[in-house]
Amino acid sequence: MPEGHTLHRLAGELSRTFAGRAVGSSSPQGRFATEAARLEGRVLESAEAVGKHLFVSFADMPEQVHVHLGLYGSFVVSPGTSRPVVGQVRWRLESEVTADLRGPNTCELLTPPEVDLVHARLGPDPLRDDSDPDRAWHRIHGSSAPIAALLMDQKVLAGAGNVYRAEILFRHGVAPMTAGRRIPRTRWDAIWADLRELMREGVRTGRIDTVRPEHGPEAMGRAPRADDHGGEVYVYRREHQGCLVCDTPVRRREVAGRNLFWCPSCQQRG
DNA sequence: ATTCTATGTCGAA
DNA sequence: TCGACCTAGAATA
Repeated sequence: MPEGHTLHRLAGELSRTFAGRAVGSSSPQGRFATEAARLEGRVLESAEAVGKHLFVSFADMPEQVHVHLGLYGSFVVSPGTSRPVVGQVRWRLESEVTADLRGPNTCELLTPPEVDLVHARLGPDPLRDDSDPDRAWHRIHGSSAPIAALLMDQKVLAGAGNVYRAEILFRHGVAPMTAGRRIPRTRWDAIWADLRELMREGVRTGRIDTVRPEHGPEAMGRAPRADDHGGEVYVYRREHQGCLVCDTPVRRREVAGRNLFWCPSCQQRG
């Protein structure tokens, strides 16, 4: 399930798998049929992620495929070709292996100016080396909106989603409803640096693990077992289990349209 | 069989 | 702020 790390991991996987090869391209479901047919037999050049957006480019073709997985989209690479189609497959890429895209929010062919427009509406992405965290800082520092809302705003910061926002706020002890302008610069610098590392780890492992070693299962005398979202976390969706560190009941509240989780005891500073 | 939920975003009211 | 939308698996009846 997709936050920015999923898309960067996917971009890497698609590049390693398909770049430099002629690909089969189809839309079993039909909703990307015309575009998929135009791509059939072309050489895939690269796959790149910006925030939660994926761009796939082909040799000798200015347009790029723009994919956004939305809440439940997936793009899964499996061995072999001519595999049976299971369920709704919007776009299938084949070349020795098969990559099936299902349930995307967006799958479209964009001209270069249209691609630029997508890039332009995104804030800095902690997973990209060309990102400037100052751009996010200025937005945050000038805003009265809660930091928990700003971290989810893709114009402010591209790539973090509901799990990373809850967990990064926990890791820095920040009360989620603190106004952006009350966040000290030093705190923001630490949050950005931490997000970079956490999300890089997410790209590497394909899951979101945010728990520091000193709070890990062995250190806390718990049985090591991953939660159903695929990693271990401090507060995300733990309202019935309590804070991983102090066991205080985790609070839940909708902020920026999504369920925010936090520990009122561990998270009290700005 | 049905309803619900999910790591997301957009546009209309 | 709300509903719509993309899909699949889990939860509920």
